[in-house]
Amino acid sequence: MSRQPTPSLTRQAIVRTALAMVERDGYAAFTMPRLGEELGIRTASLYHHFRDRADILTEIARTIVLETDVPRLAPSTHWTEYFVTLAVNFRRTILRHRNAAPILLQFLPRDVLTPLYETAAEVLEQADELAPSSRILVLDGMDRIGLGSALLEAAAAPDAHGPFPNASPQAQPTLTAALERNTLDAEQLFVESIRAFLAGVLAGQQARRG
Amino acid sequence: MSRQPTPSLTRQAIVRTALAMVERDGYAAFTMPRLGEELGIRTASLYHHFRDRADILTEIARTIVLETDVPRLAPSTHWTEYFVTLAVNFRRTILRHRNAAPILLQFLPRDVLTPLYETAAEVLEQADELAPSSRILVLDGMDRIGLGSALLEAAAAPDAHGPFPNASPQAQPTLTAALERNTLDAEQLFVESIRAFLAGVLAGQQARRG
DNA sequence: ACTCACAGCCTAACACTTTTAGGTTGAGAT
DNA sequence: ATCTCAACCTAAAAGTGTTAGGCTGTGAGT
Repeated sequence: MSRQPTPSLTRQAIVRTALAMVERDGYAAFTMPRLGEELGIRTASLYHHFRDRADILTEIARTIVLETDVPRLAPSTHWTEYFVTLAVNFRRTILRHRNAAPILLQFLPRDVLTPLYETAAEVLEQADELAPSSRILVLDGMDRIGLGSALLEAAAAPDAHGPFPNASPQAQPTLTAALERNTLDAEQLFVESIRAFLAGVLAGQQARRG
Repeated sequence: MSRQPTPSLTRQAIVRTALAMVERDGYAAFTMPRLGEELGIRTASLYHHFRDRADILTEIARTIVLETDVPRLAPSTHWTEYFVTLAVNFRRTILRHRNAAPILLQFLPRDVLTPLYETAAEVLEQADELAPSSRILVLDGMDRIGLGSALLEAAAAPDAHGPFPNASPQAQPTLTAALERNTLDAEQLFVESIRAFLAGVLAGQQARRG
């Protein structure tokens, strides 16, 4: 009928609802008519707040990523643990919004994370343990491993709590045997792979530093 | 009008055309009418070959992944280089089909890769350098890092040939400085991060082995 | 107090999507 | 000579994103 006294339908509120829809019903169920319905609004009215559908999806992606809290580096902790914590926080955030994984891959503007990596670069500089020529290797690796592998994990079946859930003892005996020897859950595997990566970079670098 | 003498329109042929469309015009441009047009067929006829749109996309994903060639392990090479080569091959395959990255994330059936990881598990077993309890750490890590980070890279802007292309010297001085010290290109960074990961796992493991 | 711009919704319509139901045709087996 | 059925077809339903343009009441400016 009329205009709300206070603009109850801010961009942020719409994005929140949209994100809730995606989480509840999956990415495919997110459509403009449904979003309008959920908000008690006609479909076309959404275009007053957003340029197009992609605009909403971009905002969803940004919202999710910015939800991650960036750890403060306690003076006593080693810098590698800073990166481990950061990566774990990212992983948890992404897994909290499993169904939005495709949105992140397609619509996340890369510059959202640039300030974060500036901070990370500063951490590396202050720690002064790593040759400057290897810093990008760490930063780029953390980006790809942290984000990329979390996205892949999120896109997998939600009920699979371990890796390789469809390995069959008949067809994949060696893999199955390996799985039986494994004691780590998904998050622990993630953490250990980050640690291994960082340790590996450090080891390769110390040789060249002397 | 009529049926083709030889069934020129096999599932495989349709998928090939579909994949070519995605590569040429992007994922968003892939629609059933356009695919039909490209094949000289009516839209509805596609449903004779595929259950639905997702069925085609799944087949596209499978086709891409299976295009990757799995290296044979030469007796002289260290097992870690087997994994490096495997990961690089995956990365190249995915980057060759950049526009299909979202399809891979959403539609790739996880069990396509299970036989591959059985082979990888056998390589690990035969090398016998790694504690059995760490094998899943390597296999799972290779999966997530290799696939996940390649996907993330593919989804990024195609013209950015280095990492962090939008770091500005004013806003991100430390990151920019790090970028200037870096000498590796995208693929070299990828390779080095894989090597670092594997070296890190091995180092952490040798301590426990004695 | 009166105007006036315009934020925030609306209806209507367009072009396009995926998908289902059911019809035609001709190749190859019985 | 007939029958089956793969491989196409037409037609239509139901839903999608998006644009154009119309109301209406709030709040700022005179």
